[in-house]
Amino acid sequence: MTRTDVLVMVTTRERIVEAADDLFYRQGFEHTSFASIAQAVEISRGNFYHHFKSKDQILDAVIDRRLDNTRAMLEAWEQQAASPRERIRCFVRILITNRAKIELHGCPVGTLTTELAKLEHTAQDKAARVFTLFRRWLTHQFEALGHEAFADALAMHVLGRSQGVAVLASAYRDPTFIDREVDDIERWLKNLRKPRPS
Amino acid sequence: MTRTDVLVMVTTRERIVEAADDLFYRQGFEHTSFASIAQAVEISRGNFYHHFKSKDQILDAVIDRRLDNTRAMLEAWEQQAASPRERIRCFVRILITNRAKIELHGCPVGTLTTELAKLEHTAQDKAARVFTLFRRWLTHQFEALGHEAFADALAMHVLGRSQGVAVLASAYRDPTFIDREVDDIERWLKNLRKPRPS
DNA sequence: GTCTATAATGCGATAGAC
DNA sequence: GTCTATCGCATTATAGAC
Repeated sequence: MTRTDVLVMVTTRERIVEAADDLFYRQGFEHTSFASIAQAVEISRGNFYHHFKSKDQILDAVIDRRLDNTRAMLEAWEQQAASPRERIRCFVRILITNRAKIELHGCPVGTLTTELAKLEHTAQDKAARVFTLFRRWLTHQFEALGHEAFADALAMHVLGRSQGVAVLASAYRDPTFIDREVDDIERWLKNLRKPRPS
Repeated sequence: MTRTDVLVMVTTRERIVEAADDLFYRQGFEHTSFASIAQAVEISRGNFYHHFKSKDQILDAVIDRRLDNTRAMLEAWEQQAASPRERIRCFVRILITNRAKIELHGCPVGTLTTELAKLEHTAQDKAARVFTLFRRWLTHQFEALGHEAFADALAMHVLGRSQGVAVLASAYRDPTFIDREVDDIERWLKNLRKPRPS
């Protein structure tokens, strides 16, 4: 296999994980059956079981995929945005970028961790690690803004507010609410003063 | 039946709805089977079907129960608290009062509407009406504070922040986070200045 | 109102042919 | 790697006796 081939090739396994990721987001983990994933990828159930022996295994692969995608997104923001403040704005504005999906299905991270908590699923902690990627990244940005002492608390604050917006946006399907709250968070961020050195 | 009897009597139907309410909260709607509800109430599945013909029917009854309980709670706050500000504080402090359950299972209202959205269940709008009870009540309080023009936006803001706290509290099981955010919301509420008349 | 027995369906998972 | 066929199980839901 040449190097070019690798770029084009998409394995059946990858197609399964991608379809499962999408279906878990739109329908929920438990509500999504093996049959529906197999149908989406247009393979048989038997073939499916060749790649994944259990539902927990594919959940594990989906979370790994989300961890990878999140890391890539955070790195891209690190490149694109010039200042820590601009980088935090990138995060907040996902609510605008993904508005349509969020109104229909909420936040992929929040809804999955919530569901796994109710199922008392062992993968709950792993799913929460996607949150932790955002949390640590935001913490770094707030540290760069000079808020070393409260950086993690500020990161959790921004993370929490985004989650709240996602929950209510999907409950009411109200786009104006997202705009208002994003504006409010951005105003809050702008008014965050660098603490004077002690 | 005398008046005293009514106070003591609890019908099987009520016991079923109460158990279902609790199980839907802790395990999720779809994950909760008729058998588990019947087991909690200690009746047979057959008896269960005598009271509720379908799973949708019991969900409907559970939401009605939550609507009633919410209305009663809001009325109680209306009596207990002296000022609109104090009343809004009552709402925010549910996060403290119900901390243990929220860390384990999130907010009952938010998690149910989120789940029903993924199932594309017709009861989703009805479940969101519990949110609307809080929303309208908070709107009234902000109006009483003199914020007639932005009362609904302020209500949605408080509602959204509470939801965000609930999601992250259950994802991380971190009680200090709840305390910090509740303090922050109370500080925000305290600093909300009554707009000067135009 | 409460029970047992049972139908009908869909699910996760396995075996084995090609 | 892909398929068909099938098992075992849990679930919703019904029928009918007491």
